[in-house]
Amino acid sequence: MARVKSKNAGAKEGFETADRLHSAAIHLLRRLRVRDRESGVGPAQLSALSVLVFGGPRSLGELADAEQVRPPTMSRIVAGLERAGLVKRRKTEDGRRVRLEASARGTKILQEGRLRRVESLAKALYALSEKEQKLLGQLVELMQRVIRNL
Amino acid sequence: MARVKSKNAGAKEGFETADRLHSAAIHLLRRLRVRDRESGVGPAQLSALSVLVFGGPRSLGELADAEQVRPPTMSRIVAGLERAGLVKRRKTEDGRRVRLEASARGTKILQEGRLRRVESLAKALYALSEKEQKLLGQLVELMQRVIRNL
DNA sequence: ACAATTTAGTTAGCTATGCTAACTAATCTG
DNA sequence: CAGATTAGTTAGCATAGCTAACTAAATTGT
Repeated sequence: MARVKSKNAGAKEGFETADRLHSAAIHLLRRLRVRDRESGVGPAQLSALSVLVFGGPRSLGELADAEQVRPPTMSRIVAGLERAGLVKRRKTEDGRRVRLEASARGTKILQEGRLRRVESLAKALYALSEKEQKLLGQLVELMQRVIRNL
Repeated sequence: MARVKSKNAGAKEGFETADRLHSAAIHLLRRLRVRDRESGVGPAQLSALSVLVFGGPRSLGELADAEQVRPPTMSRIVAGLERAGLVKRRKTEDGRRVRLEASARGTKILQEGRLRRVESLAKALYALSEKEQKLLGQLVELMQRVIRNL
């Protein structure tokens, strides 16, 4: 039965799973947002900074793409990061483009912030059995694959 | 070995899992945000509305708690929802409290918006095997437990 | 009973983030 | 080298987050 109607059955289940995954992601981040604020750096700035720290230097447009944000938005986010001394702006051969890179202080701030944010999440994880933690690790990979399909 | 040093080993792994889960949640929502905008209702409004639709009527303070937001923030979110005719405000015995409930139109708009948002995610899910989809369902349950521990 | 306190929401004012439209400056193309 | 394209910025708008300070209602303590 399940096999015969697998497409429809899968669609309904898939939709429900998608819905719950979406909701869980929202609530997860909402909880972690509290720790985010301790850094004094806004969430969008923190996220953009992390692209530069972990993904290396790149142009403003590339950063905007990576962050799924419009250029003017990224322009302002970067302005804030520069003002805070967390990002440096360098010239390139192409006079229109800029090369953005995290400063030493930016890298430090980011890692501390990241630590704080993930800390509470990691603590919550320890309440799970070792087996469940392993399972969760595997399932995060699954989630990453789903995201790539988006 | 793993048993003997389970606390430290678990801590390191747990931290990495937490980090990846955090990152996955961010990227998941960033992708879905695009569909969110189609509804014409902001994400905070949509999220608050969904609490009223699926969780039933409640006071402004309760809604603020549910959404992990301060009362003034929720006050403005609700003002927007009222302006759009998606939420009704009723008096209660306690003259200080208000009873907020989704209007028929609010319920309709929410369900349509929710449909749109989850649609792309559900599509990405179908790329997974049936077995993996089941597994992902378990992930969400685990994730929900982790969130409750936060 | 009524003054003081507590509780629920709102208002005001700040910052950060998202957008589009319109601009400047640099590069590329025909 | 004139016109088109590309990279980024500026201006102006809306939403969403916060704290501080306010109003109004209910509760408490004497």
